[in-house]
Amino acid sequence: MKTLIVDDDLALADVLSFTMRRAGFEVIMAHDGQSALDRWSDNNPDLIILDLNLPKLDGLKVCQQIRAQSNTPIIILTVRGEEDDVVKGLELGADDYIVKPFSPRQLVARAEAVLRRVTTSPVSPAPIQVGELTLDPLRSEVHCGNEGLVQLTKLECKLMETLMINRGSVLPIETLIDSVWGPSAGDRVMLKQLVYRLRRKIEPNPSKPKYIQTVAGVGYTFET
Amino acid sequence: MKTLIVDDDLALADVLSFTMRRAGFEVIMAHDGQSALDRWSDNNPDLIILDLNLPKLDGLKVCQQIRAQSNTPIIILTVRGEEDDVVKGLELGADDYIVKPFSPRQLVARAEAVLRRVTTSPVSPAPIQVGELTLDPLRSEVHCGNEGLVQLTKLECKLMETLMINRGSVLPIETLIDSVWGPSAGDRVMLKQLVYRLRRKIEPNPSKPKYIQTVAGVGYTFET
DNA sequence: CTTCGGGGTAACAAGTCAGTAACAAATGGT
DNA sequence: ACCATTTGTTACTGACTTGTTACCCCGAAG
Repeated sequence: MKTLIVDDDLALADVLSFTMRRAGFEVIMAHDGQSALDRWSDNNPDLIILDLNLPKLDGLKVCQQIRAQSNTPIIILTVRGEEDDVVKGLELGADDYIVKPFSPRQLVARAEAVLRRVTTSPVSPAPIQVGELTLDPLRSEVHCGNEGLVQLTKLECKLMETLMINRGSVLPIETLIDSVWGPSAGDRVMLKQLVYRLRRKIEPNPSKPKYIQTVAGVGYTFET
Repeated sequence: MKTLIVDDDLALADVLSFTMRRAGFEVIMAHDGQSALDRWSDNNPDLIILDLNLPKLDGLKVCQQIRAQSNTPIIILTVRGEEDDVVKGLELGADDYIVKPFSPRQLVARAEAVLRRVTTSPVSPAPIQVGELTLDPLRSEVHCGNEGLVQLTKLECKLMETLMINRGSVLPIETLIDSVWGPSAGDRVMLKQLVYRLRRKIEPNPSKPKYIQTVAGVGYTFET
């Protein structure tokens, strides 16, 4: 169910909630900006409609606070002539705005357009964190906690991912080869190369291996 | 010229059309709901006034059909006590309703209000703002905050929109191709081209990419 | 002490891919 | 039907990634 919070100080609140209910939204009324904030955290809605002319709390502030805590889409209502506020609202992270007076179907259309946008945004694979190292598989980047990020190549990233996921346990050479190149491809020498190159990137000091440990004759392991 | 279709089964049809003509509308008479539909497609009017008590065809059905084919604004006429129908009409996408008997001045005012709504605010896509860039998908324009606006082509605009909506996350090549050309069309080379052309328009300085970041081997991301 | 094997290092070659550009085809407005 | 713009195609370049080969070092076994 698509949930929606509106502000009932708005003169058009009943028309609005009626329209949106008809369009399949669950509408939660809030009595002022602050309570919109409260209700937001209580109900975790899919969409928030904010009136910029909130009596008790500046609508822009509410917008900012909501955006600071989540990326719930926000539609701003405004009266004509407040173009400055609209710009500010969009800068603060609002997703759309509607100028009063608005037509019901326009409101519905916009609400659904906004929802379409946010729901179609792809889910990114979660970064893997071990110790002070964080691997972002999508960007092939390693963030080194205290400082600096390193760009990895695709293969380096794949190897790193495998090692980090199975941290602590020793991964045989063959296993690693398979996980990087797939079965029936790659060989020991290439893996050696890859480990070497990866180490140079994430272990500035070559003398004592900080993360990737060699287990002679068997394989490698990732230690925190 | 503002064009308007009314239904002449309406008892007040002549008063109505007289009033509206005086207010500067061109009035097209229709003999019943069906012919209102026909005339609508013939004349592509700016506004339609529908009587719910159409004799031959249910006014609500007409409303629904019209709305299914366009978003031409609709005003519903109703007699007092038909609140249910009004509700249904609004549900079906009507923009306003007027209770009979109505005063001519009120009718004109409402008609113009409705027109103002639909003409003064963009209907579907809202501007998207990220950082100092604002994309107007309707006009395919990018405003660059401090200075200047750039005209984009359709494809450039689509790409820009996708990137801005998903700002911060890495969009794989395939995803971008789908979002611009749809599935089973387009290829990497064309996307490369498109990115190249878009960059030349929004990033005057080619040396350091300001917005569109390349993630080698994966895709692109829009950074603020 | 020498030999042998495996890992680490390095240099180099081959391959891949993004950026760039020029040009051709398609589209759209007059 | 013509012109301008947009879109699709092909090709080249340079940077970076990946694969290949060789050599060094060190410890263990003969």
